[in-house]
Amino acid sequence: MTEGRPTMNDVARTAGVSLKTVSRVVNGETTVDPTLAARVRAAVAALNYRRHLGASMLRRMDRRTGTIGLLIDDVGNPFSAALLRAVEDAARARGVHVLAGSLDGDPDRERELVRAFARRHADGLILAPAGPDQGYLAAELPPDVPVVFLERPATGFAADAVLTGDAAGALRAVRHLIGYGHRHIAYLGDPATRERRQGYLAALGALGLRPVMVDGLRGSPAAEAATRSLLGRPRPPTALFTGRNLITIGAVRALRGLGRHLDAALVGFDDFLLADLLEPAITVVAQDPAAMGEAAARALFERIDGYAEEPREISVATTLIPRGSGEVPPTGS
Amino acid sequence: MTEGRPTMNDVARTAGVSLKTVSRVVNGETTVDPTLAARVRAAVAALNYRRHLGASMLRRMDRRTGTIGLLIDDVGNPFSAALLRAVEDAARARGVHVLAGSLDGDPDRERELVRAFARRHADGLILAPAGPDQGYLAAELPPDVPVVFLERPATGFAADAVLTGDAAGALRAVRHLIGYGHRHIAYLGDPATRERRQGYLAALGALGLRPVMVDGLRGSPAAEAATRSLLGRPRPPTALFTGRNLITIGAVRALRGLGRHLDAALVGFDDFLLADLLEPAITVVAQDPAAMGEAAARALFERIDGYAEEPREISVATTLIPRGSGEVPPTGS
DNA sequence: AAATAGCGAGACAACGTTGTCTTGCAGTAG
DNA sequence: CTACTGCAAGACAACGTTGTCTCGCTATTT
Repeated sequence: MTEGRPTMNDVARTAGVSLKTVSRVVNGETTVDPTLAARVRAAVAALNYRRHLGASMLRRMDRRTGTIGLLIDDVGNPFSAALLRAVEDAARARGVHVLAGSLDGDPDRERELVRAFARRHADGLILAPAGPDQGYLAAELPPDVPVVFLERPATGFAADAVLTGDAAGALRAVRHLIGYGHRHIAYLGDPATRERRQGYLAALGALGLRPVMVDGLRGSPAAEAATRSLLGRPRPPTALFTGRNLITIGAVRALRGLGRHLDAALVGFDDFLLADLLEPAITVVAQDPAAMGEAAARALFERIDGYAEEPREISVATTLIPRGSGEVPPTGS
Repeated sequence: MTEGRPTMNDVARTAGVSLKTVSRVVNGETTVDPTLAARVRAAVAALNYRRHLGASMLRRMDRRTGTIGLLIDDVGNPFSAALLRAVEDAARARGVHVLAGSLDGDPDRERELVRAFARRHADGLILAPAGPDQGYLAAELPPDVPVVFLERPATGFAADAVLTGDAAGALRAVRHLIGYGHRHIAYLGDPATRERRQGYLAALGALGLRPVMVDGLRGSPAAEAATRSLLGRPRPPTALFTGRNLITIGAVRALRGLGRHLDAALVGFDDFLLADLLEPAITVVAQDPAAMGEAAARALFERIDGYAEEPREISVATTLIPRGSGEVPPTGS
């Protein structure tokens, strides 16, 4: 009574029944006399009893916590946030909750969070890989905890993956620029947009054009500075292909600042809010984060439910949305 | 051996020591012979042992799960996403993880998630109230699980709150419009922006102006439709005050669509990405979500650490950022 | 009216771990 | 050479819950 927390025993004493009967009522078993069940429920309410999850988990056969882990680039980034929201909605339909973590492109953080979520008994993990190798998963994760990769393929560990055809989308974007006459197209990206760079290189390579690449751009300000520096060169590019939403926005700011927004072409990977209201409106390769998150969650739950076939690769197509910034012909020639 | 999961007993047998010694090594106690400790660690690695969190929690005195719950409007909304990110960063510094949930303004969902997170043994909760009354918290939450309210004050339950001076910020915004000559100012909001409406009404009331209000707008499209309808009235408002980022964006779209973006004034609550690059740039009352999330997390951790004084109210100031859309004089008079 | 079937409720052990107490051994002092 | 101190390691119970087994009661059937 004076102790910290009421137990089933306390409830049983108060209700005048056995401990086991309380357990039955709490677990919703039907084989309890309604009178007793009511007494038990009254006692539960009176003592404000809640069952101890740890003890319950300990004895129970089905080791499920009703929690999944989602490891993405940055929950504060609109694209990642949309993924999170889609995963949350899918999880909610199942009564499952979501532990979310931001990786910020840091492989150490990726591994650390995987370990932490595994320790917390997540029933499964959705992971947008940050590091170059996911081989550690075999050791870090109990064999019955499934993983689904998201956004980027993984190396060294076989599991379902929800991908968006990064290389193909980038190829299309750069071809689009080439189609408008551009021959001097620069790429701006970060470590996580490697696949998109491949598409860029493929498009240029087909015509033997010379690539101009700036990599490792973390965040808008870095992208803005890089864009300014690119356009300040003796023979500046006439078009830009940016590998991610925040980089695109940095480039937009730089073009504005330089007064070049109307004559330098720009196509960005990822759609973003208000892209259509800028002057010019920004042409993008749009991903569908809601569909991607939903697909990843669905695949994960199928695995949790026991689906055990070969790893699948689920592709969610990108769409090129021409809005103006990508349909500007090259200047000064 | 053939069973599902290795236990401390398995490790003990493999290492040739007692179960308790394994426990000591796993918990990092220093009173173990280095030779034995090494043997234990080798066995742990060999069996890929992980300790069972539930069993550990059961016996341990300190009932901490290293998890906090964050209940906000919508993790996909840029403002909420920034809050989440700030909370995550503060939690990370402590080795704590974040369970995030979106309420979508639904009081039932609020209560349901509070219960779910309490059952999951969150060490504390940060809650942006959706419902009109939080009295249920006393019954739903164990007495040693602290809550911090965020964004909006709560009713019926005393706890720390991190607020942003909604009414004051709105008052300032509307006064700003009045200062530019507007007398016919409309308000667009949703259930969660009630405080801001108070500020709007206070500013109008001081001059005896007639309020025009549209409430219950969920999402940008609804706000866009409402704005179109407002401006289609016989005597349309010359200025708009919008209560939240997505509503502001809806209003921007409507004004664009009507070709009225250059002559109708607009001030929005919440800053948003690219607001400064629109034509005209949007004048806003900016909150500081990073500071708010960080303050809420800090307050929560202080409570978790035992701070037990009176509930505090922490205020994070808003800033009025004039950018153009709010400095347009009224037309047609 | 007696026997049996059916079902609700309690007794008991077990889950995997940690707190407490005890044992055993080495080292030191008398 | 004995007695005592100090510390590392093991034995054991306990945490709060659920699975299994058993018991006893009521209702039904002959």
